[in-house]
Amino acid sequence: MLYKKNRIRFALTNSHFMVSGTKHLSSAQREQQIINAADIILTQVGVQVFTIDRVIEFLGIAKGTVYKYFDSKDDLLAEVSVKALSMLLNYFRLSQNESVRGTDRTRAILSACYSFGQDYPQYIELLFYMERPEFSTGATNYITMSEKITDFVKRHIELEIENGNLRKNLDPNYTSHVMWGSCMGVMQFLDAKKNFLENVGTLTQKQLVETYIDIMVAGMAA
Amino acid sequence: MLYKKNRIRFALTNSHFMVSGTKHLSSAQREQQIINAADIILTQVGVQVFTIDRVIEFLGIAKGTVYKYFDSKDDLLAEVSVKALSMLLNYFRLSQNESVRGTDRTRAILSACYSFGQDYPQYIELLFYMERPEFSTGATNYITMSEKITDFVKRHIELEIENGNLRKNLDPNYTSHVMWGSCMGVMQFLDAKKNFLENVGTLTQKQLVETYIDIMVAGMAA
Amino acid sequence: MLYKKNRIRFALTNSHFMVSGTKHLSSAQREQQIINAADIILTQVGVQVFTIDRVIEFLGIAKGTVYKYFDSKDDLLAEVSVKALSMLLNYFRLSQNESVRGTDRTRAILSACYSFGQDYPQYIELLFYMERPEFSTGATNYITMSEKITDFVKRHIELEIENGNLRKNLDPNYTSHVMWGSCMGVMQFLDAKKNFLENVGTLTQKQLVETYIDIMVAGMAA
Amino acid sequence: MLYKKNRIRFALTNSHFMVSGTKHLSSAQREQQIINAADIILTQVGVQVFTIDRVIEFLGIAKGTVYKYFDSKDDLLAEVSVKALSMLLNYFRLSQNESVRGTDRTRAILSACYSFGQDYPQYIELLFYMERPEFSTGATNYITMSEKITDFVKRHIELEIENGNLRKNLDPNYTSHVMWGSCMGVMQFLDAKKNFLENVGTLTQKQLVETYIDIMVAGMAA
DNA sequence: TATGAATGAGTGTTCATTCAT
DNA sequence: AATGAATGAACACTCATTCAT
Repeated sequence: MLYKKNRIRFALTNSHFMVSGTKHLSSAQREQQIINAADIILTQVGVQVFTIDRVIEFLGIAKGTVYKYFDSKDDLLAEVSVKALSMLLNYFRLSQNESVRGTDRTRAILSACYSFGQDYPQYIELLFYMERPEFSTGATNYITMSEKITDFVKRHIELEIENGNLRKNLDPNYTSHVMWGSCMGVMQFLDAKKNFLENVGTLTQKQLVETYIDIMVAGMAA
Repeated sequence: MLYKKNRIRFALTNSHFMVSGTKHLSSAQREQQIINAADIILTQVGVQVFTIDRVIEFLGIAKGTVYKYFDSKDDLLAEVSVKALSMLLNYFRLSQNESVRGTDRTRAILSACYSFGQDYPQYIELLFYMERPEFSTGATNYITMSEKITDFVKRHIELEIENGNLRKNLDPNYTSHVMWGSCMGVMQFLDAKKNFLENVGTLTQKQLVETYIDIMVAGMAA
Repeated sequence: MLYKKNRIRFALTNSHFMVSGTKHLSSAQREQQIINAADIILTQVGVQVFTIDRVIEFLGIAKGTVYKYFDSKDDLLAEVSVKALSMLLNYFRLSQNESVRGTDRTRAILSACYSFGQDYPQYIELLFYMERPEFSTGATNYITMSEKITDFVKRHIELEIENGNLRKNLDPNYTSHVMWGSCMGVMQFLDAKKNFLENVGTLTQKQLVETYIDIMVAGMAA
Repeated sequence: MLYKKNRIRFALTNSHFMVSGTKHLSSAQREQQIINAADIILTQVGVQVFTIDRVIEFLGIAKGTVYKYFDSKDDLLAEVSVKALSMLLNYFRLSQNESVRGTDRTRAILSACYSFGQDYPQYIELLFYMERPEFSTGATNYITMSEKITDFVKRHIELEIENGNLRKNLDPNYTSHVMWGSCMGVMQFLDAKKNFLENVGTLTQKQLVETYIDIMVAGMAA
C-alpha cells in the first residue's frame, strides 16, 4: 500500500451492501458486486466525479477485475443506468393503479418521474450524461431498457387517446419523446436550482413541478 | 503506441475579432478580450473540450493573466454565458413583433428558444454545463442576466394573462421556470438524439419541437 | 471519454484449423493446438498486438492451461517462430531447383527470402521481435531450427564455392550470417517504408530488392 | 511523495550530466535538459522499456513539464533520435578523410556505421523502433535529419560512380537505401546475437562485419 | 500588471502472470 | 490436467491552478 494518495473528498466504506467475502466470487456475483458498488459510488458523488478508481478503492479489488467484466467505464455506467431505468419504469408502472382515472393517469406518470428524480437525483444526472452524443456503449441492456421506457410511455399515450382522455391528434411517438425530454429538463432544473429554490421561501419545488404537470396534461388532454 | 488519441486540434487564429493591440490594455478591456476569446473557443469546440490553454493560445497571453481576471475556469465560462443569455434574450425580444397575436406570441417565445438552440448548440451545452449542481460561480453578472431572462418570460406571461390569451390561474413565477426547464430539456434531447432522429426517417427534429410547443401552448392557453 | 482508443477487435473463429474436440487432449496435442492457435492469431494481428488473451479466447481454453505448457508469452512465440523458420527453410529449398545454375542459385535464395517476407510479413516482424536482445527463451526448438536455417545457407555457400560460383575466400560461417542479417534488414526497411515507397512513384519495392540482391550476389560471386 | 512505487529495475541518479538547478529554467534549457535525460535513459535501458515516468523520475520534474515541451513520448524519442542521427552523420563525415581512396571510401562508410552501432547499440534499436510503420511523429527535425543522412550516402555513391570506383549501373537512390537497410540489419543481428557470438569463441563480431563490408563493397565496386 | 514554467493528482486502460479450486 | 478469477504495476496523457520573477 505504498500507493495510497491523500484523498480529500469522499471516504466511503464497504459495508453490508456488498457480497460478503471478496475473494473469488462467481462471475455473475462479481459482476453484480461491481455494478452495486458503482451504483453506490454514483449515488454518493455523482457522474461527473465517478471514477473507476473510486469503485475499486471501495471494493478493495484490482483494477483489472473491473475491466474483466466491463469493457469501459461507460459500459459500467450503462449497466448502472439499466438499474436506474428499470426503477424508473417501475415507478411508471406503480403510478398506473386501477383507481386512477382520466387524465390523472397521465398526470401520474409525470408525477412518478418527479418522485423518481427526488428519490434519486444522481440517476437523473446519469441519464443526462448518457444522453450526451459522445456517449457510446455496446451495452445492449441499456438500449433495450431505454426502449422499454419509451414504449411504455408511447403505449400509455395510445391507450389514453383511445380512451378519449388525450387529444386524438397527438402523435404518440413524438409525444412520448416530448414528455421524456421536457420532464427530464424540469428535473435537471430542479436539481440545479435546488438551493436557490430552497432559499427563496416563496417558491417550492413541489409547486414548480405541479405547474409543469398541469400545463403538460392540460396541453395533451382531449 | 496503441495509445494514440485522435488529437483533434483546432487552429484558431486571433484576427479582427479581438481588441487590436494586445499589450497594455485597461483592466476592463483585457477582461473583455479574454471573455471574447473564451466565447470564440467555446463556440468552436464546445464546453467539454474548452480549456484555459486554448484561450491563452488563441490570445497569445499568459495563463496568469487569465487567473488575474477570473478566479476559475468556471467563472470565465459564467461570463461567456452572460453573452449567450443576452443573445437568447434578444431572440426572445425579436420574436415578439407586433404582428403576432394571441397565443402565437407565446409560441413565438418557445420557437425562439429552439431557433437559438439550432443556431448556437454550443451555448445550449454551456447552459447545461452551468446548470449542474456542482457548478458554482461568484459571477454576479451571470445571476443578473439569468434573472433578466426569467423576468422577460415572466412579464410575457403576466401580459398574456392580462390579454386573456393565457390562463388566469398560471403563476407567472413558476410558469417561467417551467418554460425554461422543459424547453432546455427538449433542446438537450434533440442534441443527444440528433443522429438517431436523422436516421429514423419518419421522425424529424422540427416535428418533435412543434409537438412540444403545441402541447405547452395548449396547456397554457386560456 | 476523450480517452477512447480505436478498439480494433478481431473476431477469429476456431474452426477446422484446430485439432477437433478440445477436451482431454494428450499433452503433445494440447501443446500443438496452442501453438497453432498462436500462429493464427499472430498471422492475423501481428506481434505487437499479440496477446495470450487472444489465444485463449480463440481456443476457448483457460489461461492457466497455456502457462502449463509454456513458461511465458515469449516462449510460446518462440515456438511459433519455429514454424515460421521451417516455412522459410522450405522456401529456401524450393528455390534451389535443378534448372537454376551458377550464381542464380544464390540469387534464388535471397529472392526466396523476399518472397517469404511478402507472403508472411507478420513472420518477419516476429523474427525481428525475437532478435531483440531483451528476448530470451529456453525454447530449444527455436535454437535448433535457427541453426538448421543457418546450416542450409552455410552448405549452400560451401557448395557454390566448390562449384566455382562463389568466391573461395568467403567464410561460409560468417557469410551465412551476413546474408541473414542484411536480408532481414532490407526486409524490415521495406516494411517500414512501405507507404513511403508506394507513394513515391519512382521507387518500387521490387526494384529496391533487386538492387540489394544484385549487390550481394555480385559481391559474393567468384 | 506518497506516490513512490517499489521500483525494482533501474536506479538512475541525476548527476553531473544535468543542467544544475532544476527549477525554472528557460524554455530552451528545459527542453534540452529533457532531451538529455531521455537520451540517458534510453542509453541505459533501451527503447522498449523507455518510459516518460523514468524520465521524470530521473529529472525530478513533473509529468506535465515533459508534455509541455513534447506532444508525445514518440515526439520526445524522435528528438533523441535526431541527436543519434546527427552523430551517425558525423561518423560518416569523419570516415571520409582525404587519405582514403577508391572503394575504401565506401568501405569507410559502412565501417563508420558499424563503429556507431558498437558505440551506441541503443541508438540502433531506437532507429529501428522509429522505422516501424506505426511510428508517426510531427517532429520535422527527425524527418530532416533522416533525409540528410540519406542524401549524404546518395551523394557519396554518385561521387564514387563518377570517380569510377563504383559501378555505373547502380542507382544511387536505391543503393543508398540498400546500404542503410542491410547495414542496420547486420547491426541488429550483431546486437541480438551479442552473447551468442561472444560465447562461440571462433566467431567474432569484427570478422562478421568485415565479411559483410567485403561483400557489399565488392558488389558495388566498378 | 503580466508572465509562463512548473505542478501532480488524476484518468482510463492493458496484459502477463499467479494460484486456489 | 484444467480452470479462470484476480492481480496490480505500468503507462501515456490531461489540465486547472499556483507562484516566483
